[in-house]
Amino acid sequence: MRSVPSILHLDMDAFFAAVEQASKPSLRGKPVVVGGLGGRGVVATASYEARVFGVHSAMPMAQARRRAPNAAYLIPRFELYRQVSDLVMGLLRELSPLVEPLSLDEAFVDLEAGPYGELLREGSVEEGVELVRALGEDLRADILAAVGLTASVGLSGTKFLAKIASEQAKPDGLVLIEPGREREILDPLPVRALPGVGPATAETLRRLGLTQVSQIAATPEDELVRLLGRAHGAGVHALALGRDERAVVAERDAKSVSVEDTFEVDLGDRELIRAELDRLADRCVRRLRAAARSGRTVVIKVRLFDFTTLTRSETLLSPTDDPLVISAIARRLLEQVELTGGVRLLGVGVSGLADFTQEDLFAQAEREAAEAAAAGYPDGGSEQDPEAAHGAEAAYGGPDGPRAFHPGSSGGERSSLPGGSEHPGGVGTLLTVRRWMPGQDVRHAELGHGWVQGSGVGRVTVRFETPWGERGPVRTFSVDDPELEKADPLPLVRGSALADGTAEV
DNA sequence: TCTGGGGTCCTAGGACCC
DNA sequence: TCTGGGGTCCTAGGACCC
Repeated sequence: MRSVPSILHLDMDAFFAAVEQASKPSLRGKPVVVGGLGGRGVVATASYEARVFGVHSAMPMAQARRRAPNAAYLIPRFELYRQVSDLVMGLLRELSPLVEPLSLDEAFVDLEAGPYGELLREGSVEEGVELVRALGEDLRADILAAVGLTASVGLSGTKFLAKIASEQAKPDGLVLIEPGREREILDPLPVRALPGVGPATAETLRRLGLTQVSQIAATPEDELVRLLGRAHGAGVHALALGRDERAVVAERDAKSVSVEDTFEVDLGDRELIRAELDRLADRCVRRLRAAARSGRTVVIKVRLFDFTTLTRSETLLSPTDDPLVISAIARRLLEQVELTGGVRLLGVGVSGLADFTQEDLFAQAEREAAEAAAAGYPDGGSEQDPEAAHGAEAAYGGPDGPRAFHPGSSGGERSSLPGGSEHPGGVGTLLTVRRWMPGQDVRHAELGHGWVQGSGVGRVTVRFETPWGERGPVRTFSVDDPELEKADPLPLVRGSALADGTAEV
């Protein structure tokens, strides 16, 4: 382990919720919960005010609403979070080229690989400690200035300890674990603090009376290996001793691309399930192509009514990004699954990614078979025309456009069939033309920028305010008021670089 | 009104090959 | 004229992370 605590871990505080509060002045200081708002949604992030009520990440939204009925419940606005994240990551890269993002709101930085590396290596440990502490505090100040959000920073000589440190720093703080103090920090922690120890492993360890990191550290490695398996046992043991040689790695290539949907109501009709699978395959391919990748293994995921989850996969001889090939394989894999009782979730993924597509004979044959099926051969009475499915999607502005399930949707929304491409009992009946989702940005012809507070019974309530203004007034409209339209998010800090990225769409 | 979505890594068994 | 052994790929499932 290095002598100067020059590995930095940054963690934005309650990121999604904090962005929403920065964005919506009326929500500052109030409980805010961001996540899926449907009947089967879960909490992505709760603001600190909402956590007081016991609301936390991954909690079912219904439970959150019971605990904090007066909180603001908002859908996530990922485009905005990504833009804010890009600005923050940019600040990190000024400290070092070795930046390893873990998610939109979290990253490791190796300060020794940056412009201050020289100083850190040459100076005394004491000077190094003071330098990295100053860099961490400056970073927090820069982030606040650039995007108006607080972040917590951990500093230590290993990734693991830096992450422990940022956890202890939360919210809005900085903790530096000095060399030599590792054991006193680690020993009292619960085993769950070790990365890789989740509910299942913690339970296994608890049955043996191991609940604290100090106890793991005192357990022989081979016993942990016997208990948890080769890699896991050895890994947990090393971390408990504070040993962590993992380097900060920038730019990791994705190894798979996947999309999945949980349905508001379980799907029973096979034809409908096939249509949804086609939509997912299509979305998956779009993501694949946007990343300029192709893949050899197609995998489908099916979660049944009782939450049992299974996967089926098939590997091609060479990579593909052909939607017809991927759809055809996905459908074939689906045929191997017993769907009785209803389907809760469907997913389509591609792994074994390569940068380039190579058309080979096998993929070619697959494509021809798919085209033959699409052309509607006689035995295809139960086959869905993939082009028709794609067409229905395009008619609604793509797969990420608003849609809801007829049976599960609440009152006040208008559903309609897709013009010209409806399938009997198929995707058409599932699409909702227009739906105002709480949290979404809107623009009113006269009143300007605002956001949807709520919608129902043919009405939509909008609060008109901007990130850099005062708390604004609320007005209610008919859901199809022509003066009201969707809008792009506004930058959190006026005049920040964010404005550039939000002008499109 | 229980339990999202997008990932990563590991394990284990069978096929296949040398 | 009994069953080798090791490496690699594929498939399925599970744990974990944010």
